[in-house]
Amino acid sequence: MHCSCLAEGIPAIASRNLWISGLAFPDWAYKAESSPGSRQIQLWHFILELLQKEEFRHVIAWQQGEYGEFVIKDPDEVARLWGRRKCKPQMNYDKLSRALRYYYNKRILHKTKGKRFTYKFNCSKLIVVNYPLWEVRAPPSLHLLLGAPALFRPALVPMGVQSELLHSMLFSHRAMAEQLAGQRTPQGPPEASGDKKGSGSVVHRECSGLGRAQGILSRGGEDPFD
DNA sequence: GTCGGAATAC
DNA sequence: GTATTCCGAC
Repeated sequence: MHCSCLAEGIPAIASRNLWISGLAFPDWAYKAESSPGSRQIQLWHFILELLQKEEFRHVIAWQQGEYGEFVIKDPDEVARLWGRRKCKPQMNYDKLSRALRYYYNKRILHKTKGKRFTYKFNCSKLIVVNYPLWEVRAPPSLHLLLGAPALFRPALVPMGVQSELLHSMLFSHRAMAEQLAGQRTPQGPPEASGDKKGSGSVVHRECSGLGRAQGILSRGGEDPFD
């Protein structure tokens, strides 16, 4: 049986395809059958989730001026929230940080040395993790994608899934693009997508060369975005 | 505070 | 595989 902790903390986020502060976090990211390598929410998903919600800004927030970098302002609270989500009441920052350190080798995260409780997401790795099907068919650039998503319609991906994958991918980029854009809170659902081109250009500036990055990552080489 | 090994759980 | 738990080392 599932435990009931889920309802607390981050209500309903795993039950629907919600847009919070204009950023998507689709169902598939939480589902065993579609979330790669995991049966439930992964820590880095959870971190991103907190980062995109204003109500947790006093607990964890993007580091202004540093792309993809975030600061855990209240380690105990983040650990408590994570423990609640995973039904692990004994969770603490020491344990949580151990889990974060396992991301170093996976190149999902790395530590910002010299800054307490500060970590940095690896931009290109998130793309691969969030959008695994593109490993076989990488787009020329996110910029193009944002301008004309309909162009990318791999035959192997059903239409509905495709749109969700797109949203998911946009999520991780937009989350960080928001940071770049001065931590403004975007509004409106993605369908209204009036800001796609705007944030797309921001993303493109920081996160271009997607295909190249994926090629490098799939070979297990060095990451150009580190 | 941070790191990473080791054992363990799911 | 992805944590969780524990812990010694720095």
